[in-house]
Amino acid sequence: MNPDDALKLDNQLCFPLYAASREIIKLYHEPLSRIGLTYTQYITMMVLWEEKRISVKALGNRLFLDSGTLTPLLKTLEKQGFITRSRSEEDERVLVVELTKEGAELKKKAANIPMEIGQCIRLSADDAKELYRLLYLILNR
Amino acid sequence: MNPDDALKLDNQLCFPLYAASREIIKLYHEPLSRIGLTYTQYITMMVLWEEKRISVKALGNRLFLDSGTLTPLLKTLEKQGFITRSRSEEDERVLVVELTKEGAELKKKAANIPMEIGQCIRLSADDAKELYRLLYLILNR
DNA sequence: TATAATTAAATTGTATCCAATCGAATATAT
DNA sequence: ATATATTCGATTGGATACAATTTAATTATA
Repeated sequence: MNPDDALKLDNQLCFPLYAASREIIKLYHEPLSRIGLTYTQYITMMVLWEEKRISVKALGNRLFLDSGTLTPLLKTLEKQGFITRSRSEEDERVLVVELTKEGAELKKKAANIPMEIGQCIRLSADDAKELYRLLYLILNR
Repeated sequence: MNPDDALKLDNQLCFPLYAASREIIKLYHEPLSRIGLTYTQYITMMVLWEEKRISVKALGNRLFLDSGTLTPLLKTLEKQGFITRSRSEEDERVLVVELTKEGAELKKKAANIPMEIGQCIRLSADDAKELYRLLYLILNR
């Protein structure tokens, strides 16, 4: 590659990653707004639907987000009644997030969203699998 | 797939896209801060290093961003002296962004950044090419 | 054990992102 | 030509992201 070409947008790998991520998140806007969640709140709930109970630290590790993002987001989810926030008794530094009954029930309303989005993306199963592999190659670097 | 599994974080395609994008953008923070740019400002400048002169609309199409994001960002770049903003004479609705001399010179300072980041990502050339293909498959849907 | 180091969240400040709306300029249709 | 529709950018408001700092709790160490 011509050294000058390295600074062309079309030769970047990060840019299509960044743009594609935002484009897909936009697809989530409509279905998620119907159940009162943003995308970041949605992936947070997704972890809680699996774990029921998790520390902010562990949640941050799962989502690649820190307390600066999670603290206000979790306060909102608490206000909406989907989770509770309480300090661990063994270690007062740790804040434990737990799913409420309403939070658990929200999962039913979200059940058809993955399929709905999947239909918009239109990647072959093979391509999707390959993309998945490459992305986790980056994330687990 | 078990219908219940569709709502597991690890089965999402968007999540690793979103997370990987942010992880890589974090890598840019240090080298970009040395030349006084954020990542979004950097990709904006990248388009201008290619085009010299472009409307906000066309810039938005290239970057998949709208005026809500670009207007304040371009005002900042203008304040920094890297670009000028002026209305088109043929069509007063159109705002034309142009590179200044300082903006053009900034490219030299950015010259080694792509290589620096490339070393951190560590994908084989084949994997990078394949990832690139799949991402543009999504973006051009 | 007293002190230093580490850890987990919270806070602060800055910069996005984007949906929704608005106002001005231009294009189109009758 | 004039009313209507469209287009472009700006604005507003709400929700992230994240670097950097702070606070409180726990752990490690001299």
